[in-house]
Amino acid sequence: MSTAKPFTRSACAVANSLDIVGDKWTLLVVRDLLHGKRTYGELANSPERIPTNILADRLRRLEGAGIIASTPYQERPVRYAYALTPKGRALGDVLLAFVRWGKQFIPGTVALNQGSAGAGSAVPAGSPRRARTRRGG
Amino acid sequence: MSTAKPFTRSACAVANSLDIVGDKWTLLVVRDLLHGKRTYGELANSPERIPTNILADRLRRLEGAGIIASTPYQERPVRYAYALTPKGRALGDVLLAFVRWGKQFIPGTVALNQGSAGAGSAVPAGSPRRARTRRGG
DNA sequence: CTTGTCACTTGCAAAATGCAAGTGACTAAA
DNA sequence: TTTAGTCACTTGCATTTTGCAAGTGACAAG
Repeated sequence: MSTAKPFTRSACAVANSLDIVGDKWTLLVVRDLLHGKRTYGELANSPERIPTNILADRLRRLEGAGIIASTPYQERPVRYAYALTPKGRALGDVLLAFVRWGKQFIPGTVALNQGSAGAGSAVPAGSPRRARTRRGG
Repeated sequence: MSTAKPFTRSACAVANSLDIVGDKWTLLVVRDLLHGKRTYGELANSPERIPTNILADRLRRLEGAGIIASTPYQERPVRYAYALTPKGRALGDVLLAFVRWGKQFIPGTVALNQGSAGAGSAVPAGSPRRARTRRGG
């Protein structure tokens, strides 16, 4: 006879999905990740100009929700690259539905497809590459 | 050479869609409308218990965005029934994508389908029916 | 006249947003 | 060594949005 509610608002799949991605920014970072962006800087430079504190917050929440995973792409200083998990990639269907709806009912809107970083570089343009230049080592 | 931006954040269909329905409540009222709810009271009684001030605000915005339309279902006092426009009904695809995603990745969630009002009544249960009982003529 | 219903509105405290500037760890150039 | 620059965040703080609770207006019914 459990009396504890397992859900915040209801058991509705829509309501619970919105508790995770229901705001103006979260799905935009998922969109960018889906389009190949990987670093904090790339995500911050999207045309919508997400405030950096919000971006940091969303990345934390998305990781907590198992939608993205971060792995270090360099050490000293350690920097993380963000990538979608299967759960995150599955949000592609939701994004697609939004794209279709938006294109059909909001005049002038378009689908911003394709990659993000200029070239196919694995790291921010011409940035600290760290060959084996170390100090204390 | 127009310099005025036509969009708040970008021309992205997703971003612009989120500017309209990107929050925790809006799509839930669309869901309810899609499921047959029509009056303020019915919408307010959904399991998520949307605060009434938020509900009033969302109905205003949705109407302003052309997603719903309100028509009086009774006079004295005038009361409005809300219904989805084609633009609003098209959001069904987005809702469906959310249902699928939620059911697949958020354990325990379900799709709350079907109607809302107890019976198929056109007006709130046993409420002021106004036959031709008028005062001022 | 009192009670009840429905659809909102109002007040206000708490939480979320957004902007700008600051910080930490380094690399690279002067 | 000092100075400048990059990347990834964090911090402060003012503004906006939420959310809860209670109040209001227009009635019908007893």
